[in-house]
Amino acid sequence: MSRVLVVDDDPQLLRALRITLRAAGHEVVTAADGRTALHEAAAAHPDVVVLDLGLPDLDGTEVLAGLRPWFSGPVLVLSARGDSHDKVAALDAGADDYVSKPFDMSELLARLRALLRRGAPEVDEPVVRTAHFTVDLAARQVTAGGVPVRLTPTEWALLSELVRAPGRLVGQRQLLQTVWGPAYEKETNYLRVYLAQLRRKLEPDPAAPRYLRTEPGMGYRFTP
Amino acid sequence: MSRVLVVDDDPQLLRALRITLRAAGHEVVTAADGRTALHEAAAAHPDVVVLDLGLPDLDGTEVLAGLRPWFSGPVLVLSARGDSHDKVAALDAGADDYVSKPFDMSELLARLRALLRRGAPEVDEPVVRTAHFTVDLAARQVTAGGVPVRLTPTEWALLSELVRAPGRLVGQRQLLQTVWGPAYEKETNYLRVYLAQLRRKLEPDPAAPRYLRTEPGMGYRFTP
DNA sequence: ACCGGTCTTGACGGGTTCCTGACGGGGCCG
DNA sequence: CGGCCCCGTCAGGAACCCGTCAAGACCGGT
Repeated sequence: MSRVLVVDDDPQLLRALRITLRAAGHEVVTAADGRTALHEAAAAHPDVVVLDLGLPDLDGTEVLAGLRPWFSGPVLVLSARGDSHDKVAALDAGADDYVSKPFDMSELLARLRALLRRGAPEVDEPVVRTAHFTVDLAARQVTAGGVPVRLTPTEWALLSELVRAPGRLVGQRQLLQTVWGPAYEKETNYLRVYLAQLRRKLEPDPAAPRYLRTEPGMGYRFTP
Repeated sequence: MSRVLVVDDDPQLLRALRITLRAAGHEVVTAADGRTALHEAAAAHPDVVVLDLGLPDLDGTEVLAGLRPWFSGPVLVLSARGDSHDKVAALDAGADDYVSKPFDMSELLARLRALLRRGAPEVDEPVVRTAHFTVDLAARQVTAGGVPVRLTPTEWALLSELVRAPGRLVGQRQLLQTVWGPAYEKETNYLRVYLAQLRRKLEPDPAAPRYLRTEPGMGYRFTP
């Protein structure tokens, strides 16, 4: 039916979840720490992620932050802490639901059903190609002419935001907000500087942009 | 920002929710029983519904059942009962989230943010075609004969306002207000200048407008 | 402490867009 | 027939936006 990635460091709970989810007709992939969670998410392309916040290596919110830039499906967060402050933080970090331990298994399944029902109609094609370069959203890698291109974190954030909406215009306010934060809405300088760098690295002729076009006064557009 | 329909029979809680939601930047519509809830939902077109299960006239699940066939936005259910059986029933009846009373207000707001972030799937067909040009509202792009047409921000704002109401007359006051702001209600000059530019870019014969027609003394009309 | 890479910030020239006023034509009404 | 209102057109200057460059701040690793 659908593929679920379960991330938890408790082997017993992991086992219980695996059995229950499989009985409910799901395909199950598991990870016991944050690093493998991110790796598995990129490799297995799950439809939904169940994420425990208490992991041995990374903080759960870090996993969430690593997931969100490219993973568009729902994320259900599990946590031993029922503090409402934690809930708000996790939800605002990109989680779609938050369940406190101990939880009722049938409720968890119902919440997963509710999340999957809203099913992402978005085709999860995490790799975008043009005649001159390729962007792999999941692997966070860009290649031009077969050669990998080095991008700084900011450059990547900007490019992925544009590439995720192929052909659509992305307003400068939206770009500034998602890449730098809501406080930088007016700093259109940044866009000019970083768009120039991206064009220098990706465009065949940076002076005459073909893929990263600018719409004066409105924003930028990636056209494949 | 977005419109929230709150359904609850407790006037005190209703008041608290109205104040808090409005402070968070939402537009709030309220209903105290199931019948008016269904009526308001149809009339006000809310983006999200907060629904208390304990209503005087109808059972909350009945309201949910009456809502779901046509309302595609998210529904967050409130309930005094924290029983997991109730939760499963409500979620499987079409609810997107379930919060037990008493609840923490900041958590409720965060859950609403999470639901709204998933954005309502736009049922509207955001692309308008004529024999000579095409307007894609979502991508913010206009093409004439397959070739993209460059529009300035003001031109686009004006065109999209007209195209959003195909065949209907749009008053000059409304155009001036939404494009330039409420202070420019009398500057009908602007409309003349920019309509001329749009016609020059889109009409096959700008001197004899076929799509962007003017209704003397009233406003303009886009006829596909 | 040094150093390389990255991010911020400021300034400048060239091009575009916006606003504004003026002019002429056409329809409506007295 | 004449006056008035409304609309379309044009052009010029001011304001704005973009691309570019370069220097300083910041940060992490050595």
